[in-house]
Amino acid sequence: MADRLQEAKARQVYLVLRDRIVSGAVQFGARLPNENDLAVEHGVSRVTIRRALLELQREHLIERRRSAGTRIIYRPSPSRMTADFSGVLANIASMGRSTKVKLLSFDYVQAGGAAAEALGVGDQDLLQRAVRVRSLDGVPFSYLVTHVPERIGITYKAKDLADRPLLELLERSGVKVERATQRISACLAAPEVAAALGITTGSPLIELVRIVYDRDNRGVEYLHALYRPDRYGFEFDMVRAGHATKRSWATSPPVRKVKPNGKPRPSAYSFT
Amino acid sequence: MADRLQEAKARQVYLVLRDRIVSGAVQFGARLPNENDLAVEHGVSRVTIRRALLELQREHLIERRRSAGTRIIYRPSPSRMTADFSGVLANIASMGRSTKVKLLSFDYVQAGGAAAEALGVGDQDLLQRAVRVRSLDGVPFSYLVTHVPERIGITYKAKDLADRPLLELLERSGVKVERATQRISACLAAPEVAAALGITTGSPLIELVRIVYDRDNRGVEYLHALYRPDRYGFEFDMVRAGHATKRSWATSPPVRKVKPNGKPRPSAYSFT
DNA sequence: GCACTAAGTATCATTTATCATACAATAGGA
DNA sequence: TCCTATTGTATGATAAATGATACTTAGTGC
Repeated sequence: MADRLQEAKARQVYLVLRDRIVSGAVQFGARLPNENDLAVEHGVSRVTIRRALLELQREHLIERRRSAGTRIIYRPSPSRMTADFSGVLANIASMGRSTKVKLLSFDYVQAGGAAAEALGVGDQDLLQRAVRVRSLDGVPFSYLVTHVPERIGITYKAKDLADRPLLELLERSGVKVERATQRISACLAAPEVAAALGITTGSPLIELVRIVYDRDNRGVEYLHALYRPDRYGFEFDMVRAGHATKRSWATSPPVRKVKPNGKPRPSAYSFT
Repeated sequence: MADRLQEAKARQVYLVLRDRIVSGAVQFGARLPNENDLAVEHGVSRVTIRRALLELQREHLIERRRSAGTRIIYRPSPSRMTADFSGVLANIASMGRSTKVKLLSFDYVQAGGAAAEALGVGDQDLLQRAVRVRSLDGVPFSYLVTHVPERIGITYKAKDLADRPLLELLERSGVKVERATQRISACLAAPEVAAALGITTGSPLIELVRIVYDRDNRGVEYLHALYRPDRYGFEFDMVRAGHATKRSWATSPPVRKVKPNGKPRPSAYSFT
């Protein structure tokens, strides 16, 4: 997806409108406000709005006709994936589809920054840093940067990372994974990430930071994950618990359906 | 965090460098190449590089000294607000801080779009639509759009929405809130939202869509919430459960601390 | 102290983006 | 058929971004 639109304001408008469209905020067939109204709304001139609209048209997201206005002709792709909060994708196996991982980089770096702090290692230590992109049916949806303390990282090879979930590698290496903390946020796609995920620089991404601890409360994995929101989302159900003023939400127990006589799922490891 | 940098090329460089810094590719204390080298590397002039560096400096990610060069001084996140997955803010009461709600709009609109579909109402029905902004200590952090079926909406007044959580109003009106589904994603700030949250159009936002159902499985509230990621985030702990290949994650039971002899928290309603 | 390095400051030319404006063309409805 | 709404086209003015260049200032290390 070439980032053709160089003009800063036009590009900004383009990104906002496109986000509304692909996120489903405005649906197929809906009409956009006319160019003048958009210009007022965004505080730019009509010419600039047109630049943005032309780009959307070029990408077949909208259709424009004189006197008839501008309509959405984009239909959201049916293959939008969802994961529960633990990162387990829904229906992955049952839909007969497969995810693939591409290892973009794999090296050992001097500890520092958020990863080092989270893992509780000093400046002298080394961390294994791996960057991976996961795709479903050839379509990339997540960009993953992991840091693992060197002593653990050396127990597996780069190639393993392309084949197996990191968490599985850790446990296979004898790490007693006990708990994790997660934080979900949002950020913009930087050029490098954008290129890897096939999106435009400046697109919104879901950001997940997960720190995994072992039985001794030592950090064993620092995961920084970025997801395309049009391909991936976190979904979960909650039930109302308690009484009166003490009422609160509780998570719905995870639905782990296994066919009565069927095999259990191949793996409960999460597809980050 | 206002994205001030408008200049396209400078911004591009800025994004690349920032990504390197926050992703841990270059660590705390490390030195960046000098301005001339960066200029060559990125194929732009030194002036443009400076723009990018100035912005990074403004955000306290780097420190620049004559003859000494440019160093990374970024340290992992200072305290942002966090909520668990149910939207309950941590430490809100204990920190002696207060959230305030401003009601931006309140009206009844013809059903249509995602809200209508989620609530299972037809085109002829009316929905109550309310737009609110919640602030902590005067600083806005969330933009909330709620749709509620008319029959329920009429049981309370606009003013109530500025005082009490919507969920509480619903239950006070006799609605038997039973469960909810949530989806977390990311999107870009449109001008209206950006203005209300005090950020720049095109900034990334955390997006939450919650559909609340009553005991009879009817949709009673459709919440579309947008959060500033620099002020708010979703955080949750998980524990590893199960054995061998059947291992998976489970949510950590919510920590509901109540001082031994103290009162329970004022309210367990979520601060969305 | 001296040479060197790298950031700080200044200026002006050039290119690019944006705006304001006007008018043309087309479709749809009254 | 005429009126209106909306996109399509064109153009010149203005503002903003970028670049090229030169020079200054403050640390660094010998």
